[in-house]
Amino acid sequence: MNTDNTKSQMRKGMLEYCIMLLLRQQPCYANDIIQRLHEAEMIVMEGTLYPLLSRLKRDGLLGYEWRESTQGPPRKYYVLTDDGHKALAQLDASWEEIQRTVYFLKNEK
Amino acid sequence: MNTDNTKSQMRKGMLEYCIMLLLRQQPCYANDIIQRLHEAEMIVMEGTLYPLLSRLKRDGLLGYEWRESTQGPPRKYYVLTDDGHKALAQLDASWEEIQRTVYFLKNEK
DNA sequence: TTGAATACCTTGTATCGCAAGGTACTAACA
DNA sequence: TGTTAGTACCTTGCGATACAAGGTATTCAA
Repeated sequence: MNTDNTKSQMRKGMLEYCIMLLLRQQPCYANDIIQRLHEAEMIVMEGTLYPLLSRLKRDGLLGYEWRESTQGPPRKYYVLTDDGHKALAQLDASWEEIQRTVYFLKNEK
Repeated sequence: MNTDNTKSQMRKGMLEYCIMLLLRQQPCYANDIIQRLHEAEMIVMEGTLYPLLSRLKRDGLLGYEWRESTQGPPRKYYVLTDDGHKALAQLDASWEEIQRTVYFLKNEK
């Protein structure tokens, strides 16, 4: 029974959405994101996160700024761009739709 | 803005779950599944569905039986096995968890 | 100057959805 | 009997992406 596999599949597609939800609240750098998603019970690896952030940046949905750290090297804080906010609004709608779909499939006669 | 890509990514992981939800209601063959998921606004292609059904069958979550059709060749009706029901119960829990995660990320201060 | 901690990034592998194409069975009709 | 249309099942090749592992760079303290 490979439920774990399916479960991770279910979460996979949500990653991008969840990261953008996080960034809507406030700018974050990579370790922030990993930690705060972990608090929300969404596990994400470094090797997943960095390419994903780069992709969103390349697509114009994210920007970033360097900020000094009190200890250690400077950090890349990512922020949602205007296009990012628009895209996120559409993803909110997609999320609602998926919820409706599952609700429908669970309760249909 | 590649929202469509992300949107389809979000739906991807849900496919397996949605198909098992459908089969919990009643046995279906491939075209049934495609059509009924379409009614629930979840699009799935043949080339996606057949390998997925084979995988679930191989993992012991689904079984099937051949049924004659009034017109055309016989159909392979898939049904949930006992293990399938157990796995689906766990996926129900995963789904609840994902909903909580998104709710948390949307409303966190 | 060396080591530890932190932060960013890349490479290789496996999985999976999808488009396109292929095979097989049935029925209707010339 | 052949042929065509419709239905159903399945496979192949490709692209996208999560993840594990490994690599580079900066900072600070001993």
